[in-house]
Amino acid sequence: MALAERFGARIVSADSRQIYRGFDIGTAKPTAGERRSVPHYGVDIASPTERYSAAAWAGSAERWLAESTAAGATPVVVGGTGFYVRALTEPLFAEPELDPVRRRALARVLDELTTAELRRWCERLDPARARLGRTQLLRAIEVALLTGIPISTWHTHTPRAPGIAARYLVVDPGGVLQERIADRVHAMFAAGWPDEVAALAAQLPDEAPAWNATGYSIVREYVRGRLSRAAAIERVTIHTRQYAKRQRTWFRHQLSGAGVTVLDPMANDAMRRAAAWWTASEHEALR
RNA sequence: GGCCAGGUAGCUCAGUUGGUAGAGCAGCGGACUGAAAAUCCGCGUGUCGGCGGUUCGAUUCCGUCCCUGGCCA
Repeated sequence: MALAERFGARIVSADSRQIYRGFDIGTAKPTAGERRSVPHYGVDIASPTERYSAAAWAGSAERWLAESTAAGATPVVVGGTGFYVRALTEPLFAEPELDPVRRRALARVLDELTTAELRRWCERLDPARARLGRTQLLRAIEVALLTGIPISTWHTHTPRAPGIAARYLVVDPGGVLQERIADRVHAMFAAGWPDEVAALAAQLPDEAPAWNATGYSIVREYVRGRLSRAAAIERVTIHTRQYAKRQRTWFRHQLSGAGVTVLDPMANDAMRRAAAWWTASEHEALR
């Protein structure tokens, strides 16, 4: 934020939860003030009941980047969701049109199956993907059935479109992250997170996609009286740590190695080093 | 002080009719091409409370001590 303000940049939020309107406190959304001093793209762009996607995000992000550049402001992609960022720098394969009607009909059938059953299906349709999680299994089965070609074949036979060149700054405070997470969860509760959740729960179905933002369903349990405040805080903290751990693993392995700079925000010269990184990578920056 | 129930993995517990033990959670590692703050996969040596005794062999049986909870004084 400080850097963006200093250099007159704009922020493109690559965050799969900050897209949802109304989910503010628990997703640590930038405040109205912050958004006034630095323009943000990608925040509050979807209804909580909408299923969003990396591809949809990447498509929009390209427009935001162009718009920002046209306005003479360096765009910085900031975020959370590594998969989204990568969909921009190393685009997803070009999917052929899928008939929405058949797609919905298939989804209805597949949703009824257990993960083990989906895995058995995938074993036959696209064995290379059968070891992955439920979400990936659904996707693999859908593509195999609707296009007649397994998704792993699509991947190897359709080269990725050229993406946007980027330099990454990975900010990782190391060991103190644990305490910082605990502090942040307490602060969110103190800031009225439960009230926000109570209001959302009153108007949204429990299955709305936005609910799977870390902690939201736990706070919903608390608001409904099924969990003590202390237990809710503890569980949210644990979930957040687990998420952070997954994120680290993802960045460690999934980001193409070139151009990744790791920064410890707790170091005294962190600001200076971040600024140095910034000037060095001006006009193609990413985080 | 007496009686009862417990003391087993970081936590909550299971189990061994005596052959040195295993689940869930946590933790750690990993996967990830249109749901990704999601979805999955892998990883379990711990004086089985301490000390003695019986036994070829004790975490398991016996004695004793310590600790925790409950009830009674």
